[in-house]
Amino acid sequence: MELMPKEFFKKPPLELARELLGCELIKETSEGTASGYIVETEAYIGAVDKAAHSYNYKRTKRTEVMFGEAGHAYTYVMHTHCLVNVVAGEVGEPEAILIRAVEPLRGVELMYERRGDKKEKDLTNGPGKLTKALGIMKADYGHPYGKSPLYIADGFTPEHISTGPRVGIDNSGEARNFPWRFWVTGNTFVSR
DNA sequence: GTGGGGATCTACT
DNA sequence: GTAGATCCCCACG
Repeated sequence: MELMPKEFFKKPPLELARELLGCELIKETSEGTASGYIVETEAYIGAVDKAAHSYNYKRTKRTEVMFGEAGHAYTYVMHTHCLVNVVAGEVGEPEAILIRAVEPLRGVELMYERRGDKKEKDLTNGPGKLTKALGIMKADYGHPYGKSPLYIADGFTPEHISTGPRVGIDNSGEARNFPWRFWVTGNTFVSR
């Protein structure tokens, strides 16, 4: 296993969203280590994207980390769940990649403990599910990947990648049709 | 201090 | 397919 260098994240979001597919996402906690291969992502580009929290360069305490350096974690609490993103692009451009699904790799027992006795494919096939399975939480906000309990490492190279419109952003006008969702073609753990 | 909205999940019909 | 759970953050007064 090899950690992705800082430079890896510093590229346009649509490019990074593709290249994150197949990478390993790792979280260490006091309970142990859990990880999975990233198999589904979505890009959010604040400058032009009505569906992004940072639309029109909206700057709040919450979106602040997206204006900073690529490769940091943007976590966000939604209802009773936590979602995890990777900050992309240049400093000053509020862009991030949402991780929507992973394929369980290490610490599968720990994931069952956290998620309950479910079928394996239900452990991590959604953005709120994978954060619970891996133990990612709001406290991970703003941490750089690779220097904290959060890591992104190389994994496998997907044979085929599919693209399509994003999920769960019905109320965002034109932006809802942007084909900014990427997934590993045929992978069982893709959310839908 | 309060009200409403949101990048979801689960269970039930 | 649809409703309800249930929580943080922002906007407004």
